[in-house]
Amino acid sequence: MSSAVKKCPECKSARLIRDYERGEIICGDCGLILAENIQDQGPEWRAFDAEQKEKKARGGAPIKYMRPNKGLVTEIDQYNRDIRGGKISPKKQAQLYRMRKWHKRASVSTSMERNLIIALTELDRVASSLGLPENIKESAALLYRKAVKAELIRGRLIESVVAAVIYAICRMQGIPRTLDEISKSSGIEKKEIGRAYRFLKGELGMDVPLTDPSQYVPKFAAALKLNGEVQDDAIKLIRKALRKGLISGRGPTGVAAAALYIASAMHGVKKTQKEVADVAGVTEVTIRNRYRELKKELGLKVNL
DNA sequence: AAGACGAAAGTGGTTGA
DNA sequence: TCAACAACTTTCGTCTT
Repeated sequence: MSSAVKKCPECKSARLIRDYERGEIICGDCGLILAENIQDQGPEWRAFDAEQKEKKARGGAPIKYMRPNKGLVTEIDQYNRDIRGGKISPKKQAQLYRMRKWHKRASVSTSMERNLIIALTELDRVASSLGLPENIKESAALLYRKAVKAELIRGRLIESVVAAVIYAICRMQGIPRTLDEISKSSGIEKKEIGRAYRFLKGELGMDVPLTDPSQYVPKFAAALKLNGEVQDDAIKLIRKALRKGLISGRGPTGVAAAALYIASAMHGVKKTQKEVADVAGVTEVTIRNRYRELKKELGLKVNL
């Protein structure tokens, strides 16, 4: 179990920060994420960074071809024959009849239940592959049920709605995952997820706060192997910029990336724009733009 | 030779008439 | 439904270390 971690394997520090809100255990000195799903009963392996996680994650590639019902409906055929086509005894025939009857009854009675079975299975798969804690799954499941009751699924792929629900819940709980990440785990296109998400938000009158860039800082910092001090400074930079009101309309990942870039330079552990850009999923150009804005607005005396 | 910089053109999505 | 728009990307030439 992941909660058995006592020391950071990188810097041997015992100063571990348990962040239950994000479901992560972070090394207080070097910022490494030691465990990402401390409330999750699922995977028993530990992932030290995103790549390892990717390699170790079970479940394989997203099931691209999974469609409602495929593989989930079985029926007992109506011919009273055995497997070779031979006749079978009346006694067996009676048994088969009863089996057919109960099989029908036991399998899904309403379309809503059928929908839920598929959706919750998918939800569990995607949430696990994203390393999300149990409470997130629960909230997401609840939200999905709401959506089903409000008849918002019709005309949409169940998987798209599931992905959208996860995206929304993560944002509301302050553990943002990017659309890219969710897209990769679910096998649904980014714009599909976005569309379903916007629809749900409108129809259910959901109140989703905008993503605070600093929520991405620990994640990116861990991937870049930057320590806690750098993270703190990056977050301070973001707070300042936030107060100046010059974050609005900017992509949160780009802002977080630029702040980390500056903070790493201030601490003499400079990362290249490309390195930061890659883990944040933005381009160097975006980093440069945000960096220039931050530098100008905050009057920073950083060179290089 | 690698990294940083910025201009210019292109993309996908939002908004408002 | 269309056009304007903002944010971001791609590409590329130039400068710096």
